[in-house]
Amino acid sequence: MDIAAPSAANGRVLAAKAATIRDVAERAQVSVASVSRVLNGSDAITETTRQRVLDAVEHLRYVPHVGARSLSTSRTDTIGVILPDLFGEFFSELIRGMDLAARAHGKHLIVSSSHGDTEETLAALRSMRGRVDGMIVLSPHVRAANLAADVAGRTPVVLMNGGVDETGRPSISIDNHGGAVTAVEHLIATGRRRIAHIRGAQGNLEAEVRAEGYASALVDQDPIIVQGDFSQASGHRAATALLALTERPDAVFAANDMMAVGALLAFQEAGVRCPEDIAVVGFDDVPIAALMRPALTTLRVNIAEMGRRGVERLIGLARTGSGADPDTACEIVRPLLVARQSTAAASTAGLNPD
Amino acid sequence: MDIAAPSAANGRVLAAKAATIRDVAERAQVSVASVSRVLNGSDAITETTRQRVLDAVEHLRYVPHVGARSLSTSRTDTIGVILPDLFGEFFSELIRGMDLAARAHGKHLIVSSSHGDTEETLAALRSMRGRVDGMIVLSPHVRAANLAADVAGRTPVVLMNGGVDETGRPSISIDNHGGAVTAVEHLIATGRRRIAHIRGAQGNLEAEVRAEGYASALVDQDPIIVQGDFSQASGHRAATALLALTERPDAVFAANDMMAVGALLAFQEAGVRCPEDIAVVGFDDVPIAALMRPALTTLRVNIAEMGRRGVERLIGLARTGSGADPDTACEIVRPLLVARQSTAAASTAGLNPD
DNA sequence: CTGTTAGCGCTTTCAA
DNA sequence: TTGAAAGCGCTAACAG
Repeated sequence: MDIAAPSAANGRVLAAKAATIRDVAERAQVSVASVSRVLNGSDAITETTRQRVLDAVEHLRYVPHVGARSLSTSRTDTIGVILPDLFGEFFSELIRGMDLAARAHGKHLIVSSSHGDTEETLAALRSMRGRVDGMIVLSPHVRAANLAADVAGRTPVVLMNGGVDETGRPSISIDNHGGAVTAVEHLIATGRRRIAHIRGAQGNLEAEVRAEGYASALVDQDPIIVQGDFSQASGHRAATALLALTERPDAVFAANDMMAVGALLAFQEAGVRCPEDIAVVGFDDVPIAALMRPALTTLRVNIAEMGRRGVERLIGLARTGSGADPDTACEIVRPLLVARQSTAAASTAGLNPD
Repeated sequence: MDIAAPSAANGRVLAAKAATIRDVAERAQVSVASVSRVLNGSDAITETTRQRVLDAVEHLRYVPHVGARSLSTSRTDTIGVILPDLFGEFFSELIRGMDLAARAHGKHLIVSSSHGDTEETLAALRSMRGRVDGMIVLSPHVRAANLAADVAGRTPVVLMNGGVDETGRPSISIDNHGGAVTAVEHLIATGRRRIAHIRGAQGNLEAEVRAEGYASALVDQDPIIVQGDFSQASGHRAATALLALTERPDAVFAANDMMAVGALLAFQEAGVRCPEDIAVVGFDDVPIAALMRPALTTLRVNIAEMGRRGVERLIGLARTGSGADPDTACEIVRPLLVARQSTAAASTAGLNPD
């Protein structure tokens, strides 16, 4: 069988329009089905055919049309990630982990960041519907997280909202309560007796849970809580307020590292020594934590790992058709205490013997 | 005209399969063409029709199939972003800026991060081909950047490789040379006379250009260059090496902030005072820079703005069919000197009078 | 092992 | 203003 009709398209590799699977089939003298098979590594194909196809692909610089493929397979091989307005290290680590996992499964990541409020988050979610096989939604706002799962419709969703999940939806979250308890227990173990807490933003789920954890771990003392908003500046203000108390605390647990840093600087400026006069613990273990002087004791969360898990989880959901095993609905990541100078024991040297 | 055949599909909103444009048309008693028109805000449509369609969409929770749309329009409304292994703040700021711009144009962002070498970068690029209308490629490797543009084929590409573009390809880059010159001039202006440079990773374009800038700005002195790799640890090592010199420098320009931080810590440990004995300048203005004691003088780049410009640029290219205006092929972003304590003048107090 | 062919869901002329 | 119908490029079921 000769070439039926060596269409004019042949040889016009440099033409304006992209080659299609049909062009490849024609050039390789095989059917489009065979081309498809080779490209999808399916079944058994003669080595000869395979080579012919690959050569043609090469020559024509053929790139499959993803839309068309998605149309026939009803998959997009894409995962959507919806993020709130995240700061530096957290953001990049998270994406790094997610990207790693996604790539390992041949998936792509489509991200939408900087969503402040619930409305924005939902809008982003809506605009992603249909482009992705599943989504990972990070939202510190209680309401948003659950609404998100609704808006998503049939698209599987994994929540990473930092709170324990009451609705039984698939989610991954940090053990904020446990972390806070660990922080307070560490302070108590190192001899502190009057521990204050600088809490995170009002209405933020993680802030809430950390504050609860703090309060629940106290012994022989009432909670001393100052409002912050996770910013360094708010930590500075809060610390200043604490120094003004008639009975000064001898330790501070800040709901995140940036506020702890702010507090540290405030203490330095006020001539209050850390850790001698007052100990400080943060949360997150951002890079600055180790660089501060005194180096900051904090709770480390493996963010990249969390991102990786999120993706694995989602892919699992998508495969099993969204029917999550209720037992493992909410996966918890435990933070690790990293003890540094800022909580060195008040020691036996008679400091703050209280 | 009555309902021709109220197909069984009607009312089965909760069925397993997603609604198609046909379902909507049927329910709204109009043609699919009209539905399409309403959804794309095109032409003129009777208000009645429009409402009927919107109602149907609502009822059926209809979400257009992106793949199908892409198949007929041959657009994806998606921009690909290929990133090297970026650290914290830079990464998130960049994505923030890009996302903002993309959203403003109704585009989505698909990212692929953590690509160390050229091969990985190209692989990522290849896997994105066909899924995107254009790509933004960040790569510090000279070779990769240009290869990328080739591999991309007809897909428009904007390069952000940190080097001046010799090939006339559309690109956006930081004025690394100018920044380095600014740094050195600032040191000279504040009375330093023996300025050393801790350079960035071998083979990294930005490292190269900053080192050149440094050398070119020196007056009455030969270059003193120590190799680093952009990591804090390498900065520490380099600084230690500098202290071992018989003729110690009285200032150090590090190719990035992390190395400057490492150097600062090394000096502290060695009992060398900054800025009294030695001044330090970094590059990037990462958040830590302002938090160090002494706070680090550095060159600030508006990363988010750079990301935004990249996207705007790409969208422009895609519209005009990739024919870039050669005059504006390479857009330069100038860094801004932020003077802090680490370069406070050696003053008239007789310190390091040389 | 390979080819034929029927859709996948949407946009877009072309007519009416 | 609206509808009918022809693809867009690919996959997968079915025949051979």
